[in-house]
Amino acid sequence: MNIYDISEKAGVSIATVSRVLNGSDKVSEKTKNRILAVMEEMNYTPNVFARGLGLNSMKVIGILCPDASDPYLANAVYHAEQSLKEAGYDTLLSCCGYELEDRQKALQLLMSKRIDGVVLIGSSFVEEEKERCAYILEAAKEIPIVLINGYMSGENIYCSFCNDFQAVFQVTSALLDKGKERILFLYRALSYSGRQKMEGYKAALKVRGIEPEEQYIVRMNGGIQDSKVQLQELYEKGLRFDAIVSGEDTFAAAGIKFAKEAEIAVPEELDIVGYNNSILAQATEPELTSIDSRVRATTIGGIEMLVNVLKGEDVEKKVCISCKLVERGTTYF
Amino acid sequence: MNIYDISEKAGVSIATVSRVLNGSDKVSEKTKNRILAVMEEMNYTPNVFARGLGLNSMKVIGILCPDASDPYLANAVYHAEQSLKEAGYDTLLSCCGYELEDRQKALQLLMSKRIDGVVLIGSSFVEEEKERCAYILEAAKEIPIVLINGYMSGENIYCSFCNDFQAVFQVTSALLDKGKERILFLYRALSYSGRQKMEGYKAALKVRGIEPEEQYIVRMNGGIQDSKVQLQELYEKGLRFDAIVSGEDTFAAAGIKFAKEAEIAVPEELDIVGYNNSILAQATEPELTSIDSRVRATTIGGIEMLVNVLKGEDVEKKVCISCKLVERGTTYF
DNA sequence: TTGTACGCGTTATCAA
DNA sequence: TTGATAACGCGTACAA
Repeated sequence: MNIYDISEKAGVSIATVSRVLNGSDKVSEKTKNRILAVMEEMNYTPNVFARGLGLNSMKVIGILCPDASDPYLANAVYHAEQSLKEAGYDTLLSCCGYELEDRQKALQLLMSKRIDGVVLIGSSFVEEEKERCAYILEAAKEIPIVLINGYMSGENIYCSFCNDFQAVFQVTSALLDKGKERILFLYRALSYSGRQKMEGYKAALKVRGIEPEEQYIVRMNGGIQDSKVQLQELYEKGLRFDAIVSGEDTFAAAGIKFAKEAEIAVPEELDIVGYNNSILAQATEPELTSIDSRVRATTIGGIEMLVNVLKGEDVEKKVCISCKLVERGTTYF
Repeated sequence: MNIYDISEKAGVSIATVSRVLNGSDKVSEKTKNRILAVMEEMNYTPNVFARGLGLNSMKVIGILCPDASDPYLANAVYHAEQSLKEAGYDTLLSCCGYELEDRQKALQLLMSKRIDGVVLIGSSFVEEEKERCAYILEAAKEIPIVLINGYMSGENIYCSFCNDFQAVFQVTSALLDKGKERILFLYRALSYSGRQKMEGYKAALKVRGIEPEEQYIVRMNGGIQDSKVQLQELYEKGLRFDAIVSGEDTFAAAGIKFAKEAEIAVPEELDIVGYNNSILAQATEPELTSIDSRVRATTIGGIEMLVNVLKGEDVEKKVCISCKLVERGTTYF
């Protein structure tokens, strides 16, 4: 079934069929209806490849995501797909892992599919060393790129992120103001978001004339169990702390478990703040106070920019969303 | 940059370039290298649309998933994408929600993209009423369809699932054998998987001459908080139980919270078993015993079938994986 | 081993 | 308002 078959059955030329297909108004109501009827009857669907070839676009956006099974990233992927669909774009998903080389390859592969734009999900794409981001700038020469939860300046690059600096600054400040003196900061990686959070933590201390100490800034890895062990080891080595600000709910959940085993009362002796307000925050005991990083708003904002760019509209190059502290049982402000 | 430009620069015909592109061995090493060099230099990538048009395939598989932000489904999406990529297929993702009409539309839209196959993620696609699955059978007339975590017989339909019946049967049996008499079964929906689990529960009772009572089989909805309230209401109405077998970790986590507030000791007075062995199972206190439904294995098995079908190989139409009970702190067998 | 020429199914331009 | 026809870029049968 192709446009020729339809045109023949309807007794018109393919040009007219094409016009009906693309909603041109230069077709008489009568022929239009006839053609529509034939299409219906023949169960005809235009060939997207041929259309793609002619228009050099299939209205597809590539989503690059290190790990679509990570709850935070999965959320972003979900909302991105929904927003794109609403705007008439299909979503080509590629999970690329956290290794630079794999990402580069994945992006290149995606580009070779002649997609209309790229969504980079997660702040891990924005590394400290500029050279390690060069491939993104390169790709942006071809098609617009939007970063979800990261910032990076560059031609044809659009960024949507939440104000992690401010969120951590505020919560750390609040802890200091209520008298906490040894606040542990836990993070996984120095992604864009990770750096912002850390800077927020340090700034809150500095503003109060306190010099941040390295021993209170701890890089974590692994899940809840591993992190709990890591905290226990620090504790056994003599490190003492009266609050935990964590860049991820995972570590905060580990903090709760650590505290229970060490018989430290939460939140009386130890305040704990997580990040992302994930499902974990509701599962722990006590339930976890967490900073909601507002993935949905961030993602939708990013996609909106991208779609508008593709429409040829002028758009702001950044969207910055404010986080929201969700207080539960692990803090008492 | 197209194949003509390359052929011209290399001083050969497009046919030869095409041969190099497609790895034909009927090209002399010398010209092959020359062409490869030109391609490299010109940064040439073959046009996938043109190729798709000619071959009537772009090597793309559509993934239909009700909700890519659900942790269980996100995991399946992730592994599906990885396996497909490995087999040389791209992944078109469509999140379709849980409404029949939306799913039908989404599948139809996906089909219109001339994809090579479809992956249906999640057992909710397999409903009890056959007519509500007719659109899937219809689509399978065009291209192969694989179901992840669901079973449904039909031409050109392949299924990969885990043995939920057996898993629930076994764990329920174990609870009965250690003397539990009022086991609550919690479920969200009567998807294929949901039905299998429920049947497993009932069968374990029946085998022991116990007639399952409706009041112990409870349909839940919502997250941890809502579910906790739901359990509290049942309790206040006088329902008593000494074990909970849950079709989802969410409800099991709610069970733990309920028990704590009602001052029921877990696992001494109340055993709780969750399902999926999700991150929740590690976050609760005590940690949750949970049935691992082995998403990864299930998904990989399903994709493998699909890929083999597309290769034209004969394949088994089902893959059945055994679940694994992961014992933690909410049970004591 | 290499080249020629056609088909794939659209969209778009121009002429009628 | 309609039709004829040229792109679009590739794969491939067939010829050389």
